Amino acid sequence: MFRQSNLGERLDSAVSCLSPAGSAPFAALVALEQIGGRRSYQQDEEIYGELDPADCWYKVVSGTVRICKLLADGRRHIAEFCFAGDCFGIDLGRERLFSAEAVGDVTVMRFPRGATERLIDEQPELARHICDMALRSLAHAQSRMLLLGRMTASERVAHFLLELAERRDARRFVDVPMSRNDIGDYLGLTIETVCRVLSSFRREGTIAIPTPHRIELCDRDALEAAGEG
Amino acid sequence: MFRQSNLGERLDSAVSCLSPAGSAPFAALVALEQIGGRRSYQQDEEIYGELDPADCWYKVVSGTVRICKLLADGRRHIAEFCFAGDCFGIDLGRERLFSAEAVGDVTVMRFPRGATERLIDEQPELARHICDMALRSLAHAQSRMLLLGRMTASERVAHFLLELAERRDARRFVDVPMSRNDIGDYLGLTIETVCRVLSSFRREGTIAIPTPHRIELCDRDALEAAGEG
DNA sequence: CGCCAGTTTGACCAAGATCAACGCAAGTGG
DNA sequence: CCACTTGCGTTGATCTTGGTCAAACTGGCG
Repeated sequence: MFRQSNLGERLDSAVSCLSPAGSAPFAALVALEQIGGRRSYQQDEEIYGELDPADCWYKVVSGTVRICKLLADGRRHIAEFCFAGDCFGIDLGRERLFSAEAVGDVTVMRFPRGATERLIDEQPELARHICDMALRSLAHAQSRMLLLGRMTASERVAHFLLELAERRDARRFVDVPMSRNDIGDYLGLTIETVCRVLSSFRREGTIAIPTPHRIELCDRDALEAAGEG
Repeated sequence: MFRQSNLGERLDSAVSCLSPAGSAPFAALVALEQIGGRRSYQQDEEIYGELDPADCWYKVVSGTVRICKLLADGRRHIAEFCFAGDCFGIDLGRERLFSAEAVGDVTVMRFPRGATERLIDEQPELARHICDMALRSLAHAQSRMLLLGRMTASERVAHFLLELAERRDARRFVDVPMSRNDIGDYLGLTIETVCRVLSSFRREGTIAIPTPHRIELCDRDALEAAGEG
């Protein structure tokens, strides 16, 4: 849900939402890390489900988490993938609207909501940082709405690969922890369409696919052009 | 962008993001209202454009605003409609990523970013309220991603009508300030598809369309069923 | 009255979904 | 070690939804 958190190891990227870049409240962040508990989940294990009480939030230590929703007729939508350093599960309501599942094996930090609230009371600057995360997340959600509402299958897949490369700091070889099915449900496409587009990129020499979960970006310019130019 | 703002006349709906519902910082909000200036725009006038400096944010007093983006090849995407009471233009970056335009004649309050920042410094609880708005907005964005990624044309239009009715507190007659084109760009559909779906709802007796900008919800249950049941 | 912009409807088309088969690598059990 | 299974990924054939193109309709206005 929240990408590129400023809490913890990504302090450097802190940009306050409505204020000029200020100093991060280190003391509060250290305290935050201390109230969190570590937990691990196996492949496809549920971290929380829809309608579960939203009494805590999480930060990914290692692995990949998918935030998703299942419709009555079986259609599935993945709202977000969370990688190491990302926060998720910061919800307004009392209950979860989405579920969170481990894509592979995953380790997370779990922060109780109550303790976080008390910490915010002591360190009000924390609210600004959560605000910042929320606004950053919102900007990401908006570019995803554009993608889902107005882009073709090729554009979506190209964007996905470039986003993946950027978020995982990959220059040429991107590893793809999630299944083709997950990619489809993230991009609003079927698994077959995802495969076909990847194959067509491969035929054109834009990418290579040494294994299904490892993709080489051979021609980044072509990929960027395919992702709308 | 931000719906159902807690600032100003909607104080009653305040729910803090990570804290139990607390009392709103009235003094700060009153101060906020005082730093805002009123401005009016005519039909289709641009309030701000992409790449304009993001040096202020707005609150709709009356009328409807669309937040949108134009792609190079002419495709357009509408991220959000803002009605009276909604805030928009609270962005992280230095420049706008979307533009804001008046759907009809519009009056807004305009708040300079610098003054708001100073106010937040004095009244740190304000950050929590902005955080709350951002999280609420994020939840809305996520349900819109689900709609754009996984729902059929009929489901999208049904959802749209129900959302419009709810946000404008309409029981039976909903007025639709935006054009069919705007609706299409909001739902990721063409204008023709929007028309066709509306006509099919009309033929089935689910709705009536006395004028293109006024729709009667004749059978709410059928509409809710059409919006995924 | 005729023009104009927005809306509606129809005929046709294409992108992507669906259905089905096949490939391939990792287990599993004899 | 090898047959068999299983789960995912890939590819092909066909179909459907919604897009495209075009024409008719509507109400407001000079």
